[in-house]
Amino acid sequence: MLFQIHNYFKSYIWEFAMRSHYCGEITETLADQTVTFCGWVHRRRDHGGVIFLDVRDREGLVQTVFDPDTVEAFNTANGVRSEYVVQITGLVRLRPQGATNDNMTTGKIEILGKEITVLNKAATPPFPLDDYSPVGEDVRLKYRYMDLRRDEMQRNLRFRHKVSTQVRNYLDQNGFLDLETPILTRATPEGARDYLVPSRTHQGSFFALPQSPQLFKQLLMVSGFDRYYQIAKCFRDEDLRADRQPEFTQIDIEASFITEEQIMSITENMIKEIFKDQMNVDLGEIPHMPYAEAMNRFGSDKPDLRIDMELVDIADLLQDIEFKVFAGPAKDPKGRVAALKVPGGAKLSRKDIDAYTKYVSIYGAKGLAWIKVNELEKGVEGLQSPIIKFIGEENTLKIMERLGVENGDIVFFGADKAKIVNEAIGALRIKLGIDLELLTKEWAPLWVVDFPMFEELDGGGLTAIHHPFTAPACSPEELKANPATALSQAYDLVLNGCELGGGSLRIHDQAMQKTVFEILNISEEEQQEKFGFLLDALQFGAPPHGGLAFGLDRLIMLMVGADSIREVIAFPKTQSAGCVMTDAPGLVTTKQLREVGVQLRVQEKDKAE
RNA sequence: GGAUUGGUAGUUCAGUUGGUUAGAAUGCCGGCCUGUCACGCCGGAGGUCGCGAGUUCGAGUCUCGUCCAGUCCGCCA
Repeated sequence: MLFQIHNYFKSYIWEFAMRSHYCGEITETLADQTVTFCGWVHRRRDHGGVIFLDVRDREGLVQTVFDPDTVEAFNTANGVRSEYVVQITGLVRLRPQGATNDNMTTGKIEILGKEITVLNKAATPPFPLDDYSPVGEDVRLKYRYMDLRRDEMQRNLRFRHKVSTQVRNYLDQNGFLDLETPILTRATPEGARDYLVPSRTHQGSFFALPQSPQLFKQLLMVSGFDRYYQIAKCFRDEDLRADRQPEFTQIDIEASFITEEQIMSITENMIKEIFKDQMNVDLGEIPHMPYAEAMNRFGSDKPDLRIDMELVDIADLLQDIEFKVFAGPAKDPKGRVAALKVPGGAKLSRKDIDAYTKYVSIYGAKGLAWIKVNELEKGVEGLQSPIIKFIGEENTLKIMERLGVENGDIVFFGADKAKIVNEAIGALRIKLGIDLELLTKEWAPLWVVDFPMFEELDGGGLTAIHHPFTAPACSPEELKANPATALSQAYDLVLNGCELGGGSLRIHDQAMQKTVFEILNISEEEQQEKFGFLLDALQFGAPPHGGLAFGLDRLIMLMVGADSIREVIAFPKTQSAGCVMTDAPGLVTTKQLREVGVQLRVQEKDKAE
């Protein structure tokens, strides 16, 4: 009866099933019953006169015993090896006293094997599937289907399923419709490089895979669906990181007739319910922090609030000193001089400090000045530093007072362009927080709000911080008058220093949209060419609307404590955006290329060299 | 595009100053074993030291190039 099939995982047995139970659900409540189960041979222990097989399926592990009395089954069990696929029928019985295994949910019982059928043999696994052996990631990825059999991966992907199911239920209950949008589309105005697909029927033209469903979800608002969501694949052809894959999954959300506070409240509640139900974690009220404050206090637009340290401005104390390394940035309107007090950091060795100096140089910092606080009560005498003589004793003591240092602290200094100081000292703050175990809590979520509309390009022009459809928090006239300082109605949800999601209210008004394009210096031709359809749509009664998107992979990664999203994606790509299992991307035939009107340059290059 | 770490048995790793036949653990194969549960004991097989040049009497080891994988910077609203 098909309508009952959703119950199959709760031991619902239907007539033609190959098993009566999953391995992992056979417990003492089934004692003295005959069961049939299927699975993989996890381990075989042969004691000559008795053979133990641990059989594994999705739900867990169960021990089966084969006795020489049951000759046929015993002989078959004698021949099976790791990862053979077997079907076993046997009697559930309580284990003898002293032979129970508390580490197994099925550890109080065992199966006395009566019949065993080898459903499939297996070659020797390329790597052990237990929890004890570390295996290189490239080997795991090459045999990913084996890797996914491992308990850890089974748990990660099941957890992912639980979360995405709760997302669907939550959004459904709140009136959001699951609507699909195209994968074959055209290049969207986001900043990333597009994945391209040549068109056979329009030779010379290309589809682009969506970097996100951004424009389509806005159009669905124009269409009056009011509330939309989608768990959507997104594609960006940029270099990878531990938390970045070329294809990734977003929980994409958009709603009409809604305020910034409302959309944040609805989605915040969703995240909180997920943490509560899946992990029994109460995230509490999620604080809001303006972008400017985040940059000032933490040097980052996605601060990790598990760490209590903050950047403290000291430029005002150092403007008039001789020492140009500090005085220069202190007087530069685009410069910044910041100090970071590290509790207990005085124990750092010269070698440690050198390593941190090298670390901040990655971010463009030219050096890393420091002061160790040994005995504060002795004044400057109690401080240890190569730079006190340059900034002066009086200034040093003022800085120490401002920072509220205590004995045993170390203070690091950054002085440069504000961008470099923020990135370098911001990154140092996190590294020190982790290295010195200064995390004060396990979960630290926050909303970062009041983002600027634009940021300055190196060349001098302006570019959108989110995307060009983000609504500003002011009128078109005000925006035009002060574009560099205008704020947007955009918001990011940050968890433990990781950007989980972000969104904005969108522009639904033509005059405003025109102003933004003008400021961004996007010509009318370019507007029409790239997203004329959206501008058209805005003419036909676009409702006020806005939304946001969460990175599902990152959310799961944080929740399961993985350090890469590859651990929560069934078939991820390697750092060079390839797949070592399928060998994708692969070559195609000349015929296929001709059909889509594409001629390769690489072959010519190969010949020339 | 750049910085950096790694690539040696199926797997995880060791390999000294460049020097005899490249080792260990585990897995695999064979044998023994009736209460193990990462079973145990005995024996055996298993290597393109990523690939290609070079230096050298001699290279796993040194040099250069290259490929692959990881982390990061740039990049990714």
